[in-house]
Amino acid sequence: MTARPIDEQLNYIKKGLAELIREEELRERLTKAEKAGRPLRIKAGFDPTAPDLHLGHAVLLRKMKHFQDLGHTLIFLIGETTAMIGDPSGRNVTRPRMTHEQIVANAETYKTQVFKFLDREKTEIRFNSEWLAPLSFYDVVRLASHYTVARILERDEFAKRYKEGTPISMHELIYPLAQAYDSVMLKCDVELGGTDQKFNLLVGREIQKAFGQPPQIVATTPLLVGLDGVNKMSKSLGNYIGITESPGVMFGKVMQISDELMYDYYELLTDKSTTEIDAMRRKIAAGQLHPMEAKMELGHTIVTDFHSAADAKRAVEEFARVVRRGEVPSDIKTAKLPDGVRVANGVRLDKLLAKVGLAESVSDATRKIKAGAVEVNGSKIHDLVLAAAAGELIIQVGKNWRRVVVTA
RNA sequence: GGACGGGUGGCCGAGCGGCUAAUGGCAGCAGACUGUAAAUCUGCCGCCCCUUGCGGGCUACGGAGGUUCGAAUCCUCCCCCGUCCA
Repeated sequence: MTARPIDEQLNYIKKGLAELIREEELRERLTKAEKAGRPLRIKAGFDPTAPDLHLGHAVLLRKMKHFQDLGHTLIFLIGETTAMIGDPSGRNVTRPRMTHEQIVANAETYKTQVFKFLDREKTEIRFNSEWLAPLSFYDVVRLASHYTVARILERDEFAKRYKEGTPISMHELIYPLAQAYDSVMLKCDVELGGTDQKFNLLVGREIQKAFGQPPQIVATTPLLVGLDGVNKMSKSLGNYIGITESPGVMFGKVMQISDELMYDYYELLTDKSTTEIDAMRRKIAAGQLHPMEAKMELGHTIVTDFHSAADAKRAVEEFARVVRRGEVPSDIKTAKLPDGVRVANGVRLDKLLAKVGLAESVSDATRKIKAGAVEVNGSKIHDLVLAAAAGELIIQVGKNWRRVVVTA
């Protein structure tokens, strides 16, 4: 364990956290841990139903890494059983049950993504089915007896839904208890999560006390706002940057965020200090730095983190080529001319777009063509039939490009 | 168990016998403007067919039947959700 002074450790942990409950307890526990030479146990739970991580998760992962840097033990908890209980927010259809095999497979996917950040050796990977699955009904009832309805209903989500008359199923009420029980079984010193997890994390404290354990320290990370600049980043909202996305896509998406949002990203996703970020903000306000330049640097940093410096450099160059100079992208996808699009005097462009993935359907393709959104070999096309000799067609629809090879 | 209210397109939410593929908002897509930013403005926004015309067909308003020339709109039964009472 690094012998950094407690205050320094605390500051390192606090940086970029939304909330720390309670700081004094953490100080105390860090001190004790150091004396005993025992690393703290830090838990963060992940839902195995959606194995694609995005930058929103990265905020949490970075914080996990900070704890790891200080020599503590991370527990990467796969919420297998809790995922099966599900959190059917809204009135969505019950999600299909996942098999254990699927979940294990998703966990594998996680590992390849997560250990780009974290030290595999210092990370425990656990499934909560390990202790939740064998619980008897009696055990569950006993667990439930440790918490009251009034306290459960304190949770904003529940309170709101209850007031509005939106359905709340019994099992949703139990969900926080299950998560809390994980902390008991893992003897967690700290649990990390997004601010939306605050309630669940706090329940963990109460339940640990009920089981005679010292309550875990709760550390929450801010939610990263997604590309739309309004909602938290999430896959289902489609406003995300996936950590496995290609350098080009990743860079492009970073360039799309609003200038205002860029500062949040700097704060939560890079090692730039708050003072440096403030300085940058002032320079931009004073007109000494173009916001686009600052955003390109951000994109460069992020792509470097998830890919490599070389990839980042290429992404920046590609951006300059395609965007600034309006040239054809270099990584454009190539397709053969699909069947069924030839007509007597050429090619049915609407069908071609649909088959080649530039439009969702033939109807959609027709609309796009009529709307003037389609360019072939540099000129706008408004007709459904394209006179095409043998050769290449470079087709552009919005930001999507395709090269189609026409054989005679 | 009883009384009442409700289930509409990805979401929210109008419509309450034909003019409704279904007002409006959000999201989405494309165009203009730009820094491929945001904001703003414009158009599009179920699927398929005919090389396209203000063309044709199919599917859609919880489910199944029924009444009608014609239903998201009326009737019956069923399913689901909420509120109040017990």
